[in-house]
Amino acid sequence: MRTVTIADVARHAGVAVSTVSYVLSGKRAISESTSERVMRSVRALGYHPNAGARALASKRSNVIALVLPLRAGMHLPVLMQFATSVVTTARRFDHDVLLMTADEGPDGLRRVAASAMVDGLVLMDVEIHDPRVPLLRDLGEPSVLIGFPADASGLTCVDLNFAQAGAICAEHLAGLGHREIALLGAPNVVYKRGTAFAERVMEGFVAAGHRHAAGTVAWPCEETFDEVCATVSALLERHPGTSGLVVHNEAAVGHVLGALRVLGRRVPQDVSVVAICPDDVAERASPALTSVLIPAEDVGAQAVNLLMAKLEGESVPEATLLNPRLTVRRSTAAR
Amino acid sequence: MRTVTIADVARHAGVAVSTVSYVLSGKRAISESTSERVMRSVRALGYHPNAGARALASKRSNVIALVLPLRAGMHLPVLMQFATSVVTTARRFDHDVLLMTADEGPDGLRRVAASAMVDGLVLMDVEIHDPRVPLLRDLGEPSVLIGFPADASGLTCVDLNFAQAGAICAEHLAGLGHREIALLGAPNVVYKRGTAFAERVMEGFVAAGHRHAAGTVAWPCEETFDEVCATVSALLERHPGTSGLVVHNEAAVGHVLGALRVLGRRVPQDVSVVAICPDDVAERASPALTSVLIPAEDVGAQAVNLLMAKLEGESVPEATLLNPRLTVRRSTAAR
DNA sequence: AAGGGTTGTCGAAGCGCTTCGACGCTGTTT
DNA sequence: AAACAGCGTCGAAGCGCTTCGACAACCCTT
Repeated sequence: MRTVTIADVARHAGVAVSTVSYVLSGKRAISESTSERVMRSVRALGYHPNAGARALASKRSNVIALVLPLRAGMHLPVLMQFATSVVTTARRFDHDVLLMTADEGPDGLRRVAASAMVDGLVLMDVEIHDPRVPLLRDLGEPSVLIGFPADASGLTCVDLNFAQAGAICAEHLAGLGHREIALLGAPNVVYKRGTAFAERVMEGFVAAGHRHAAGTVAWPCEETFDEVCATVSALLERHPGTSGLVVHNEAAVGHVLGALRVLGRRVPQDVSVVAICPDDVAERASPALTSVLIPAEDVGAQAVNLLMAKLEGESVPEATLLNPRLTVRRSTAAR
Repeated sequence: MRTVTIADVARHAGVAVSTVSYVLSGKRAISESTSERVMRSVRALGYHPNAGARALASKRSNVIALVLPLRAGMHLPVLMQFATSVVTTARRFDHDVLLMTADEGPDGLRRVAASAMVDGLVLMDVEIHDPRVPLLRDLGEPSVLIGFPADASGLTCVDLNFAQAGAICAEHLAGLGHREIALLGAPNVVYKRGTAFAERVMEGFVAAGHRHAAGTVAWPCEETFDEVCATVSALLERHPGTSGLVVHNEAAVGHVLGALRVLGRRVPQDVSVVAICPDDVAERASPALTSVLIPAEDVGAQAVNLLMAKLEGESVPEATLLNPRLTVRRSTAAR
């Protein structure tokens, strides 16, 4: 069963090859009747254009690259959500997605760009001093970053508005009457690495606390149960008036509840808890946690939308921030 | 800056286009001196073959498809590990990876196959009655499945040896002298869905228990803290002699430890616990859990190895089972 | 009735690569 | 000395598609 080519379709429909091409691309006006005859032949023969030939002739591959971060051991479940939403959205624009890891280094990006495999790039989980960024600049390939590097000028970046995520948590707790609130963040190493989002959450949290006249503290938090226990009890000892707790650490959130249980603090009667985490984690906890969601799907979809706009030659904003959403559950209560 | 073509390289090196091609592919003998001159030109000009043209002429795209399951809400962190190991291994064979979700349905697979975008397929997380399998059969595209469908004949499948994972846990506990052991598995819905691996773990666990004269029970286990608590306490009530517990549920593993703490059972003095989960989850728990690892990297890599062998026309085994590995930590002790 | 737009279709020229057959060498065999 | 076999290289023919210019055929204007 030989593969069906555009010539087969043309012959079957009794038209020229170019006519078939124009019917399919819509780049020239074709009469209703011809167009329909061609489409019938396309379906009858089960024709699918050869991607290589198309790319060669049109200089467009209809493929975008999705570049994962180099950092190993990053198995954030959200990454998978990003990825699937990127794929789904790209398909909506009739594009496919080439998956790359950054551990090929600059050469990898150079390779896919130079070989015309892809029309553009989406880089996930960009860090403040991301080595991929300078490369990207002189590659001149259309691209969108998820995350913000230190110098974002001339680039197109999308991200969750992390500062607002921190702020929303503080405001929710302050609104319930809590006057001393605390944030438990990522492990120390994350701040050291310069992962922007972690710091932004803290800043937003602290700023919003000040605005609402609530006392704030923000501590990093390791991820083993024992360390979480120690951190929580030290925190409550140092700041005994703390009645609101924000946890921005997906791995630790379960442990925090365990620690409070061990320390004899009831949630939400003694301490209200807000988590910044996926909904399923929040719902599995006991009590179910009031939480701020990271809208991974939206971020991925928006990144692709922007990239497609760039491919069409439209100009797009340099920065796009997506707003987080707070869901109230059973772990927060008025003081 | 026009893109560099093979003709540019040929001119620069003073040879014919075909000679450059043969140097690069190694498909005909080329003298050492010519070969070196060509390679120098390739580097000097920064030449990268145009992927589309190459695919068109050679009928090989050097791209494989990685197909994710349709099932949404599948947030197994291991999936990302699979994916990255597939990409890394594919690159080792000079192939790239096209990421697809199965929610395009059969047409999606048909499309990439018919358009010659990919040379072969890797399907992740295949279920017992996976709708993608019959399609795959008549597509006739080289493929490898991760997971086992009910009828695997004529296919190539790779997976973790889940039965052995269950067995290893039972043997470890029996070896420590535990005579009544229990398995807490996935939520009920998973067994209903016919996800093979969950059942296999149970079977392996039960069989090994029998072999070692230990009493076994296996219960499904939901994932919220409250339900885990209820399940664990019901289990211990119904089988008071239980001194060994295997948890095959990544989301619940933390809650199980919390539940035991609440119920006043010490780990490992009163109950030994083994988890089937990634190492980082096991290490974060308190006490650190003896665990059986799902070697996601190996599975992905092996899948690609097999696919590449098939693309070379070699014949490969229909079934490949990878062995799990038990790591002893602080949560298991002799009875 | 002649000119001038539109509209719909066609033919052919590539796009950059691989691969096949051809051919001039040099070296070996008769 | 003729015949032959490799070896190393070249030229040219595609691969299946897009796109450009050409050109009938038609409908309006003058």
